[in-house]
Amino acid sequence: MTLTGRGIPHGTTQRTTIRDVAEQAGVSVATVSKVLNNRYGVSASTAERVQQVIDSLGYEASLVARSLRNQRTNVIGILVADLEPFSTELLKGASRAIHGKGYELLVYSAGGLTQDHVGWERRYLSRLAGTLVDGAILVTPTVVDTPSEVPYVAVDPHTGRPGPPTVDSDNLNGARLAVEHLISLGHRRIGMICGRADLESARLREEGYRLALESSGIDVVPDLITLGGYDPGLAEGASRQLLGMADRPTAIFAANDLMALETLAVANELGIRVPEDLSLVGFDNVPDAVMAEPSLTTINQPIQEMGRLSIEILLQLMAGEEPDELHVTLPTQLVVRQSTGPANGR
Amino acid sequence: MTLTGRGIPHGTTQRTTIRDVAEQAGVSVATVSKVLNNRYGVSASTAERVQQVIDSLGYEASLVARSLRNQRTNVIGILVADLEPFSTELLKGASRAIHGKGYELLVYSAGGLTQDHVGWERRYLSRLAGTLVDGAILVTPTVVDTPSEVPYVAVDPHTGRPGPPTVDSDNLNGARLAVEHLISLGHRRIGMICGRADLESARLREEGYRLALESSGIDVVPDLITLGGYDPGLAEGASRQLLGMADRPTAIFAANDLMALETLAVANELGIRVPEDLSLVGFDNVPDAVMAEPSLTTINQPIQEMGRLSIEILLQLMAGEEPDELHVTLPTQLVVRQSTGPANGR
DNA sequence: CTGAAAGCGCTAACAG
DNA sequence: CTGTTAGCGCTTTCAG
Repeated sequence: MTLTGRGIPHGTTQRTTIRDVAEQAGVSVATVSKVLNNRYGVSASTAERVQQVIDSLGYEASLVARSLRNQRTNVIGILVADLEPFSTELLKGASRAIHGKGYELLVYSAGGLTQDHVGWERRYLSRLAGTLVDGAILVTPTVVDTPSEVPYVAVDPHTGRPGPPTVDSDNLNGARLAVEHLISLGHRRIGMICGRADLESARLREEGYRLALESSGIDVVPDLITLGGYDPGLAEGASRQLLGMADRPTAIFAANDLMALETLAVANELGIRVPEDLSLVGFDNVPDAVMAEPSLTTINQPIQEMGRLSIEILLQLMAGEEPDELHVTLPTQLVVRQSTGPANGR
Repeated sequence: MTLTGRGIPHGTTQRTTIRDVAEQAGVSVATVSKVLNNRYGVSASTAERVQQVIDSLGYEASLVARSLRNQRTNVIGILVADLEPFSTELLKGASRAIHGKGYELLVYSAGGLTQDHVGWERRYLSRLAGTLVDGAILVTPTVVDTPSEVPYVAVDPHTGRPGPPTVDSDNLNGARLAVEHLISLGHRRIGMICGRADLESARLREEGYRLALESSGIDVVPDLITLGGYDPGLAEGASRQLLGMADRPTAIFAANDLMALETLAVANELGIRVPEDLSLVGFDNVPDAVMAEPSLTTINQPIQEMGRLSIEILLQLMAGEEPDELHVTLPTQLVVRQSTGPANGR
């Protein structure tokens, strides 16, 4: 098939390959390769001539072809289900940690089509591992028991030990703090919007909710516990369900900020004032939580730090060292903002 | 070289290839490939047997090998110099725009080592284009006149037309609004920390600063204009320089939020109160600006929308269509928060 | 010092 | 329906 077949858009040209360089320099591709990689065995004059052609053509070796040949690529992969506030915060931390280490970062996003396909991370990992990346960080993977061709670290995984090294935060205690905060404000009817059933973090946040209620002697009402899947779309339905109840809750704890913000939007739409009529607590403390109106009370998770740590552990793994810690859990804190207030006797 | 050579860390295994599958299923690699890609010409029974081996081995075709063979990869590349607030906000918008389009997103970060290497985006683009990605978005590229093997869109580029389609925001007017705001508060001695000299956005923001001053009849003082390169590290020096002056400015306009926040940190350290002793305006309105204490007055740029739009234009390009608009400039607005206040007669 | 040749993992013609 | 073969762009022995 020739290029003529496809519509060639806007300044698109044929790829320049090592062969083009070789021909134009009047040498073999092997020689060009040697120049490219600073290998010995090329005379200075030849090297210079080849280099000139390379420069004039603006040639750059294809990452793909090179990766296929070499076992090392100097690229670290970060596999995410989607580029949302949590994962992008993590990226910032990872990026800072990688500076000066001589690695490049390759973020691969499933483009949000992971809801149906459990195990995306395993498939993505095998797609990239061994050929494109030397190591990887899996963000919120649902399956991590797979052996892999490269070392990897799981952030906020489905389940902990045994398996690869993991980094997460204290979800149980965080959720507890959130709900205790609501209780201390006088709330008794507290709804919950849960996270993705396949993630350990979601399970722990729900457990924290239950524990907080129980230790205050408040009954856990099944109807007040809804499914949000960490997904704004699902959370919308869940919040409508909660807020549409005859005896609706005076407070809601959402398992992440995105869902809490969605709940806020629904409340606004229904004319329910936050925090006067409804108190709202999220989880994560993503930047968007602060930008909301009113700003969101939430549980802080040191997301960037989690990114930094993951890289650190991964680099140790890749160096063949045993990491200092295999499973790190970072602390969480309550951040009180404007979305929570006293229960006003409803 | 065999695998024995490298330290095999923590559960690392040899890569499973199509050959392994073929051997175990007792067929040729061609047949496996056909099954993999749902091609005709495989009997149902063979297909099933092969599929079973694929499943049991957890085999997934290498993206690299596949990309090398095929011209289409269904992957869109986003090339960024670094994963900082601006680029990650952009990613969120791009990610949302790509949902359901059948493409995957591949973000390639130079890992911050771009300061010295101008033209990183051109090199990265040729590394990936044609083999790994079908199209690309270049974020803050310094050179965009390169013809490429795939269509691409430049966000906040070095320079506009002619060249590839571009997406940016109204930098000139934004900067003007920022400085006019300061002037309206009574400030006359207004410092500026400029952006990266190789970016058009930085030039326009400086020009907006000058224009605002001039149209209010305020002299432009060269000493008050410093270089920050959009980089917190450089901005630290710049702000120290400004704040260390005997007759230091009563207000500073930083060409992006990151530098403004750095200036805030320096001011804190020097015991200069914001906004009482110093007013501060940034640019971008990244989430971090709201989280600062005091929260940062800044110029809003619709970053996520820029990401969305870039994807949209790119998809049109890739479909061989002429985009509706080749160069889009989105509006900017002043967002007044707590870091600016009246000049108190110094 | 240089180039021919093999092969990384995969797909697509083309024979059989 | 199945396998053999060539080749994507590159690196690396290994002869010359």
